[in-house]
Amino acid sequence: MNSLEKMLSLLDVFTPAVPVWSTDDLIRWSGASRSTCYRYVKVLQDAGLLTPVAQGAYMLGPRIIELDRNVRASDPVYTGGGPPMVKLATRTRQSAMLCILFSDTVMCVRDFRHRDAPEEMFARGQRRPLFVGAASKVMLPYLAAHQQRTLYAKHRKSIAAAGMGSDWEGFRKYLAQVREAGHCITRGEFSPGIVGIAAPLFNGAGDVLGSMGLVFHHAKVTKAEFPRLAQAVMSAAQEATERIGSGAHGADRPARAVG
Amino acid sequence: MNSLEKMLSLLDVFTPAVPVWSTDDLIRWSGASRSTCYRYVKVLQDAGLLTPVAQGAYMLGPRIIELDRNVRASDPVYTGGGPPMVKLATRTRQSAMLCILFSDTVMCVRDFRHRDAPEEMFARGQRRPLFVGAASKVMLPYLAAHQQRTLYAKHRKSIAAAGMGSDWEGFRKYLAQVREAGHCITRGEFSPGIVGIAAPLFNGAGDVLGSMGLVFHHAKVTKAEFPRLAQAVMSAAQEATERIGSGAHGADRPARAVG
DNA sequence: TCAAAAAATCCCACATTGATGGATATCGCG
DNA sequence: CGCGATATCCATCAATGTGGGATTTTTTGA
Repeated sequence: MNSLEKMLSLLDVFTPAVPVWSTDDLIRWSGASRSTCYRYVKVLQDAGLLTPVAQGAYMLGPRIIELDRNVRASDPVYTGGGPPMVKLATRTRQSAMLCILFSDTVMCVRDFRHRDAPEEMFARGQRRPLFVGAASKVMLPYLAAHQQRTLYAKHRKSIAAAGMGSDWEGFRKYLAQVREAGHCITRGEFSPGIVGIAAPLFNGAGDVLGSMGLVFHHAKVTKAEFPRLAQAVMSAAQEATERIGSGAHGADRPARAVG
Repeated sequence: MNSLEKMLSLLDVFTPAVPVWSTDDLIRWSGASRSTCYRYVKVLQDAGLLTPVAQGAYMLGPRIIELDRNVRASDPVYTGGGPPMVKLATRTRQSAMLCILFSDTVMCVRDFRHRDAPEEMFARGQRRPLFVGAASKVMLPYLAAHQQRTLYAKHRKSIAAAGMGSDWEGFRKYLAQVREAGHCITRGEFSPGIVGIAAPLFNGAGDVLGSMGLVFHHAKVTKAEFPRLAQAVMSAAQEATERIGSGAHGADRPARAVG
């Protein structure tokens, strides 16, 4: 761990459970000397990543809020997908979300909670594993060939455990089925009774950028309605794709180094 | 500028205007050698603050979204003030926002845009100067005495330019008036024609944590309605203060090192 | 407003590592 | 799949990060 990494690791201690840290606690936690830890804190504070609060303590700082604003403004999934997602949620009376891939996780970047949204539904800033849930699975078939290969090589166990293929051919077959359907439906993968229906979003060149999905408790929707909901999701996702393709929605670069 | 600062300064180049930077551009911008710049980028990527995207470029990364989520979850102004703010906006049919102080700026942490919200209205993540606008001014009278003194000493020119007192006594008198009113009304301070009405939010110990306000174009509301709106703002702010005081809304530490 | 306590900065020699310019390995894309 | 682009590796040494007190500044509460 070099000094750059040590400094940044200080950010990791600020969680919703323990959002305030005194200087002494930070020094203790960091394992560095007092002077060195003060130095790290000072740089983070000057950069706005930490902010001083009463009683000599620190919390995460305003620069994070600003950077997140920049992320939102630049993310075509967020800006291009937002209005169609809200429309979808309103029309179907279910909760909806937009997700993207980062490395080996899927992250929710925008959510719209309808009345009675499942408690377990994930929200902006939360990550989930890559091989669980419709929002993630529906993106995988559209990744570049080399990305799929890398994914498979790194995660064959998780893929098999998720029932997505016990070998490369099985995985490809699974992906082809999802691709053929144009959407993905999962039940009980994050929590018992929770259903996800998701469809992919693309940029103008046809690269997958993210996914849009609905989440609901299976007691709220009969299975006979799934096809209709899937159609609505695909339709809204197509609308989002068109908005993204118009070029007015930030930087439409697909993820690299996936897996 | 030490290496820690240089590394973090790379984050500053990622703006909504230029959200994607190639490695070569970053190297050029940083002024460091190729190896050094790659080293910085690698640490930032490993920490999740940058993410690789297609064509060898980088964008701001997922950790920012997560950290912002942590900020939201811990901020009593955001969580405690949110529902009363939405209620206020709905009831008055105007746009509303929540703000807090950071160092020498005021930042919006939550906003609710009603139909016909002014274009200029600021939003989560945006900063404004400390001595302009109701959202900021209404917090100043409640700062600790030493903070007011420091503020005055550092910013006497801005304070005078803002018409908030040409000397210390004048400034204190101005603050006392705002304090006595329990709210603040400003017109045209950010933009011509834009009115702000704001009231402060406090923690259980009576320290100021932030402010809640309405924003509208003066053509939309007659001056005769200002007192009624001010009353509604104060009432909603009081409700937020009570919610914050219940202790269920994050870390209610007031800002330190203000100014 | 004041004074004591707490927090933050300063100091500077030297131990440690950050920086660097090619060589080499790995990854991405068509 | 193969080649060009990107990222990592290497090892010396110049540069700076480190640390334990002393000192200064800020905060807190009466």
